[in-house]
Amino acid sequence: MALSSIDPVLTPPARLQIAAVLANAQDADFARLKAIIGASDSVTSKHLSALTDAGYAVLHKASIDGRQRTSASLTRAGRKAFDRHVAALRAIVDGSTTQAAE
Amino acid sequence: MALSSIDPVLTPPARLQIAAVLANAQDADFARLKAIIGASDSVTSKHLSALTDAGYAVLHKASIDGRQRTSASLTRAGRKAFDRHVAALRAIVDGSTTQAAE
DNA sequence: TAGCTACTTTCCATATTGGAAAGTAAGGGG
DNA sequence: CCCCTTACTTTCCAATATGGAAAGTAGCTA
Repeated sequence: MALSSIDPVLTPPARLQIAAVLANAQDADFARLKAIIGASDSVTSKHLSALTDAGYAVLHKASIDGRQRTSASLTRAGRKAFDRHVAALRAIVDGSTTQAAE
Repeated sequence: MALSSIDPVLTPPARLQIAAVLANAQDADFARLKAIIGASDSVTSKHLSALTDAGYAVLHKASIDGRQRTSASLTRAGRKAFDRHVAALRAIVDGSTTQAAE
């Protein structure tokens, strides 16, 4: 059943969005992700922790121009989880006539 | 931005699924929806209440064969909300801001 | 009137989310 | 060398949500 493939880790919109950005962009830094989800530093950090704790993302801390920069990217497991989750969402939604909303 | 179209009412998988079933099937009864989301009576009832409270669904209570039968269907607002929410999900997943201008 | 069916609401425990604020780490300035 | 700033991270706490059990309500039948 579709619900069985729904991933609780990716259910919160902010986390889905982070995963989607990483799935599409390969890599994104903290500030960018924070801006995208529109949350505070702490919340952004906690969402990233949730993803790394689930083994879905890894953080790269680098010193660029003498500044700390943390960027994130999906792990193979993360991409797989994202794909499965999206497939589950499509399974739920598909069949309905909502392919092209008007 | 995509997140702005994400509807909190439709974010929980169980509710998305109920909405999708109703969008697809026009009408579904309580027992069927309960089976689909795999929840208890109380939880099913509460999810339906959440949808009706949001003005997204209406319940039809009928006596069929002397038995109470409650079925649900989406309101126009519910269908619109569902379509918007699905479009928002697609926008997030696709990465590109492919939101239909309205 | 009792009993059954079909939900609905209440009660309660657990979990999640969010922000503020404090904490940590690394680098630059004085 | 110490302090300050930047860039997160973690802690603390309030608000909300979710889930099931159990009690409650309503319509029907016997």
